[in-house]
Amino acid sequence: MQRTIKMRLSRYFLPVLKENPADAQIASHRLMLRAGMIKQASAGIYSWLPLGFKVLRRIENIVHEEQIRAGHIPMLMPTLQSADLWRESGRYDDYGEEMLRIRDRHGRDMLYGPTNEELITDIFRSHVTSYKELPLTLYHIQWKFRDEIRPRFGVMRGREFLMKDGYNFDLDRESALHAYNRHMVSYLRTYERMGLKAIPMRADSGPIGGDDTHEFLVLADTGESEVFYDSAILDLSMDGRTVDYDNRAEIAALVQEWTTPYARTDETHDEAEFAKVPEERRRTSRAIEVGQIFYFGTKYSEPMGAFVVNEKGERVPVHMGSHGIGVSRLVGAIIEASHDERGIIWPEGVTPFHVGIVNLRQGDGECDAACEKLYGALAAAGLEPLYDDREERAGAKFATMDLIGLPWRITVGPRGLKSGVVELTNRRTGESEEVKPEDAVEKVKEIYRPHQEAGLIEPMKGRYFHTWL
RNA sequence: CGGGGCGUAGCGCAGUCUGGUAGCGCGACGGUUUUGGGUACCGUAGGUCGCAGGUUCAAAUCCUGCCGUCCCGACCA
Repeated sequence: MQRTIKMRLSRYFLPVLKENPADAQIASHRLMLRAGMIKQASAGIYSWLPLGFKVLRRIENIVHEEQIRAGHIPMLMPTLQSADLWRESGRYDDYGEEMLRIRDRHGRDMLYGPTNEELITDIFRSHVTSYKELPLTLYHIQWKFRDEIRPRFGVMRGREFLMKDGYNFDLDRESALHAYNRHMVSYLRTYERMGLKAIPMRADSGPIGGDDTHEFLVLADTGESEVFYDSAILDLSMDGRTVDYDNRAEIAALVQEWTTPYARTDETHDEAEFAKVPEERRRTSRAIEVGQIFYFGTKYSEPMGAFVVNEKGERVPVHMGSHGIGVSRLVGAIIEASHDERGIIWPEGVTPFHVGIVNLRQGDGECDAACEKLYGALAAAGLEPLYDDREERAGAKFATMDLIGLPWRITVGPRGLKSGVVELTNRRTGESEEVKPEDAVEKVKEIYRPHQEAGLIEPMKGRYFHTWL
């Protein structure tokens, strides 16, 4: 049933660079260029080459899985929007130069969407009129464009970026706050599956507006935000907990747990509050923002006429929130959080290939056969290996594998095969062990089992890409 | 948007000050060699020197304008 297309490095497109590109200043940007993941098209705009595209899709996929798990509904809105809707909300003028404005052949004002509140509200008001259709949370993962004054740091601050943005519609404040909480919990699960420690921090709402908002931040020296937190929050973990997203009390308790320790960005930082944290637990750091959730009540529903009739027959504006995850930025953030001087170290949850197979004596009958057999066994287990079958020396093959960051490597050479073993190496620790080929396969299967199970939602069972959409 | 830097072969750079046949390293390609951490050697191909004007017998080099791009700062998923 499952057809396997063997991924041989000799037939793949992986333009790795031996030298550091001059333009790339931070690790993630440099490594993404060197590992052949992206190519700059213009300032802040990138092509995603096969390896980068694969990681992007893995991340996107986890986001989808966790959103669907939380009961949110995927859809897709266009990148180009009509200016009329934005005039209605009053943001056409507010947004300023950051919005890329375009005029079509009929002279109509269009724009490349920097976000989608207006569009989703328009969809909602056209089709939803009764409280009985609530609660509703719709989301999509789509390219956005913000004409940043100064794009930088590769995909971390691109002008074009891929973002998951979701919008909840609820009858009242309480329901909307449950939606807010539900998003926080689903986000925590999402980041954890990517091998990231992302801390929810009380933040400033910016131009989107609203009262309640949290940003999710990944600690990293190259981050653009300054953050202050109680180190106790680092001990918290979702630890793969399954949650009942309909259980308001359970979700609220989780949010309580994660928002109790002090954690704020510089925008909302309060020295007096911070001083109450025991001194040895007070931390300040740089961090990368990888998501944000908002509750903004009726800010858009009122001016744009998104009303429903409640059980008393009254027309009331719906309570809304919006929530975003920077999908393309996450690729950079994960690398910032996980690399060494040799290259990237992918967390198992997002790695483009699960394991690299390095053939040290290409053309040697025994080595070739052993590699093929390993590939077959791993693929049969639903894993994607990358087989380095190039006519290269060992050093070159190892250097490539280290650079592109596959977390596990199986090395096959004549020396080991003589005693019936291959080498299984952990990219992160550098530790190797000599094991029989079948044991290496078993071990790798075991490592990835939790990640495979985490993704098992009925509509997409056994698939990697979001083909259920 | 203020300040600074850089555009020369696919990548990294020298050459520009002081104008005179466009170079080096890596990579690519063809060989030989080597084979458990980017091997060594021989050979080959590859450039409107960002673009447009100007000065000059002669411009990568000097002058003017433009474009692109990176960094620092203020703003942002």
